[in-house]
Amino acid sequence: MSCRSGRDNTCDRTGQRHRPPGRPRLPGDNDCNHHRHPCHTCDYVMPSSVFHYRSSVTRPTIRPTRSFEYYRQMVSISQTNLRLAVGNCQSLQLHFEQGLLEKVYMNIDRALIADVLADVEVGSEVTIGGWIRTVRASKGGFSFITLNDGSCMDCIQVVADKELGNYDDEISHLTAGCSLIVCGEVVESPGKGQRVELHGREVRVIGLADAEKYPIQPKRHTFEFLRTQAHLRARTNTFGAVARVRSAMAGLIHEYFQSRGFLYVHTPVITASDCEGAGELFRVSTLDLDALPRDDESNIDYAEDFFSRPTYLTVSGQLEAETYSCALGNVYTFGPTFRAENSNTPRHLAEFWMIEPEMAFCDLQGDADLAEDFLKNIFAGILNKCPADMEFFNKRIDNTVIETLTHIAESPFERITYTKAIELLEAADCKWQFPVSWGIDLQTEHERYLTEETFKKPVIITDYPSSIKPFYMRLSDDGKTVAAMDVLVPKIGEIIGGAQREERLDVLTERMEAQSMNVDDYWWYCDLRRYGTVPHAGFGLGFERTIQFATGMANIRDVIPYPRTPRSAEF
RNA sequence: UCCCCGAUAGCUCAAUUGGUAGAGCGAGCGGCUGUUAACCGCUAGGUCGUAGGUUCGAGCCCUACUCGGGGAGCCA
Repeated sequence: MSCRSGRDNTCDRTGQRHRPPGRPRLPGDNDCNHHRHPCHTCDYVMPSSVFHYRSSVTRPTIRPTRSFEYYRQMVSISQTNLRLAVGNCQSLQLHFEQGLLEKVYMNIDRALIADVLADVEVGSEVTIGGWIRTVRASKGGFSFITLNDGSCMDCIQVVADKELGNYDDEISHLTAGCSLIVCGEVVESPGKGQRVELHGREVRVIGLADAEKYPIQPKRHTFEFLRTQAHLRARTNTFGAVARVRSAMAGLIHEYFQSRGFLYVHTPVITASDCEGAGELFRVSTLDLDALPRDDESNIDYAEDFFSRPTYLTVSGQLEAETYSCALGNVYTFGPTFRAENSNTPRHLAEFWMIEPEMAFCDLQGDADLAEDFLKNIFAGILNKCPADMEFFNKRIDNTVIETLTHIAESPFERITYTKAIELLEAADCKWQFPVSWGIDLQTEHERYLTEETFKKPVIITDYPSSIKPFYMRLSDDGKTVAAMDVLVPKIGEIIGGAQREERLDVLTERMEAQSMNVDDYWWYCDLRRYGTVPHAGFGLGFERTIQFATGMANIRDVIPYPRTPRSAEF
């Protein structure tokens, strides 16, 4: 058997161990590149798409129990895919023997339910794979199976006739959660609620799910319960939709920046600097916590640690992004961020994703302009890219999301200074729990009033007092405020925090010292101001908060696959 | 971390305020059906979050803890 079979890990040619494509290298792996070469028996070259698609994850394997004729029929269903997969091979039989057709069957020849429901013509033959949502079985006639494969919100209805060979043994016992591969004809549906349905010519049961134990029952579940089943919750309508919107939104964000010439910079996850003083940090260490090395004064000896100094998980890539911005112009980061704060709210995570653009030769106005244009693009884009999922959120989660996103995309954000905001709050007919006066940090109640009551749309507040903002924000000529801006949106509150950076070395070091920081630790950051300094600005956008806002999902733990929060890191 | 609320069947909840546990959904079996949150009947399923305490008696009252939710702070 060839090393390309995927079952035999030893190459019959080189004798080396063959690491399946996609699986990370493990100790003992000695990669064989044989599979990249033309097949020595038939000159076949495996298309790269096949390799990319192969997953290392163990999954059910369809044994080639069918006749060769059967596979040829299967393959004839989609000639395009056949050509892609089989290329210039001389003999289908040969590849069948080598297990290749099995791969075709498992990897490429599967149609997506989204495509079948939307595009595929009545009368076509397709093969789909998915997980059962509901079954309505009949002892007499046939069963209706609704199947979902995650490609879209909707399920396809599979009609399984009792004439099928495995009807009594298998199909009549199917329950929610079972996985199937179904091959059949797309027919017009006489029932309501769908354009087409699939008449199963073969319904192959791949994996069973014990109905007594399977947690995702065909009924309404609370999000609290589904959080305890995070490994299975993607099989529900809501979390499938969240996953699709999240992915689409990540794509939109990259598209936005890439199409405007922003460079994607990968800033480090492990950092030695507590860059903004932005809250508690997670420590990164290889020291033995039960036997910490001590120096002469019995302090912990970090010289013994992996990096020979205290290190942490990043709370922001901003400072590093600034360095690249001051060389390459416009850059952005998009990566994980970690905060060890003991925050227990529906808007906080210990591990979340943040987008941080940074622009050289840019001031606060340019920064705010980008923030507004960016949000409008993303929100308009997601309505355009995920209409069915957004429809679902609007119908089942929050019936204002589509209206709100449309409104945001079309109308300008409100822009006011901090000073003006304070005036508005002081004049408001409200009893504040936290009294309002110039110099205070705005509280949630104040932010919500401005964005939900006064303006009823996103508000950009600029020019905050320097005393409540970090050292790197540019000091204004009045000496009292800094060139900071926050974008506030209804319900979520602060979704973006940004600023024009202090580009004057003397002012910067003065402010660092005023905040009791050790300037020497930031020598490289100060170098930017020492050598060819330039006005620059940027902001940070919470990815999960953006998804929350776009979907209407109330709890941030439900818009990330595996939320990390205090006392909670299951899965 | 602070304040408030909650934890009862696989899930969502109820139990007349201290008298020994019930419904819907889900599941199993049977019936019916081009059905689509299908429908009808029957059946199974619970050390009432954990540990103490009060009481003749605790799901219910008290204390502590654990977990979950909401609000606040910190922030994105």
